Amino acid sequence: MTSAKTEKLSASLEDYLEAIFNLADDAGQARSKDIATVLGVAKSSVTGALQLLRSKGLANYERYGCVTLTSQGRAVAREVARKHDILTSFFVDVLGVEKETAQRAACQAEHALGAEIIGRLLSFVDYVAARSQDGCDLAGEFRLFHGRRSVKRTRGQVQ
Amino acid sequence: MTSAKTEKLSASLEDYLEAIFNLADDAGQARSKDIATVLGVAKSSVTGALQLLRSKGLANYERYGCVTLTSQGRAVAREVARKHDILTSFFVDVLGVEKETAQRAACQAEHALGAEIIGRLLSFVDYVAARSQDGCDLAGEFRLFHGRRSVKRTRGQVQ
DNA sequence: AAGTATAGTTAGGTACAACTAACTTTGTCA
DNA sequence: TGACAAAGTTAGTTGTACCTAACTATACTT
Repeated sequence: MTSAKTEKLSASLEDYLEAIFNLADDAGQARSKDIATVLGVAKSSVTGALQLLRSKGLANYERYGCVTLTSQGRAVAREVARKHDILTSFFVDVLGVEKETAQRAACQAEHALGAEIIGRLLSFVDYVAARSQDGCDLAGEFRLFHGRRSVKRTRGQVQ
Repeated sequence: MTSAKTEKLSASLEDYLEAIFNLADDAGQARSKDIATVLGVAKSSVTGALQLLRSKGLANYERYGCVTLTSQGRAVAREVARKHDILTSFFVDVLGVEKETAQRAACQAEHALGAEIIGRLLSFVDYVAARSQDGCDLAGEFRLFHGRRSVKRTRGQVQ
């Protein structure tokens, strides 16, 4: 509990944290330009966001310098990334959504769901995996179920 | 396809539409004051939103008059309400979340998830119900599964 | 019908999150 | 080492979504 202002970050700032976290992981460092590319925003938007993150004690950053996260920033980023992964797993491994689509949806939904629901979602993914170990393929069964009914619903429609 | 500007509404405007839709349903009409109460915003914010919705052809509204939705507005509102209901069902009936919590989460997530995932989520809720008919209570089993592991995880912790 | 309470609007302000254009700094390489 | 490209910043603008305070219109009540 260093000095954690738990003021709830905006979805946008959470995205910046997540991007910095992932870039540092993949590329070793987070450059402003790469953050802009990853998030699809202008470079100047990144500068603004970094100033904000610094002011909230979440990022270490100085003009023209490279960016790192503070331990608080890292904790928040890790949590966002965790939500992202759990959602993606659920969408892909349980609902059978295509990976690309799942990723995009997870990006949106990760900011909207709290610890309670995310925790249960993780449990659920694990539950489905455990049942699968026991020879009961819920995900596969569900795909059949969904396939049948969505064929019915869209048959002959323009869509 | 009347003249549908499919310009993707903001989460905020979707909330206004949903509130108007529900108020008209429950109370017979949507008064500005009630919209403000339901959404927890100031009356003046409602006025602004109504002007916007009117300009987008989604609400019929004139100064000091009462508000109705156009057929386009109703279609959008219905879709948002549908997402809300499907999410709530999933949270409550599958994940076993408390209703109040589920509602709040659904309000947030309904704006983040597209047709593909919502469709599958609906299927999934129906799948669980169908399995339950066949005597296989997946939701109940999952609750046990989740209960065991969350007891383990939080045992002895401050939380 | 007057007066007051309630409902609704307007005006003006704040914060956020993005943008473009113009500028500065940094890094590279011939 | 000096010029130039790439990276980063600043300034100024836009649009959204809120707010408060002050105003206006409507509705109720006697």
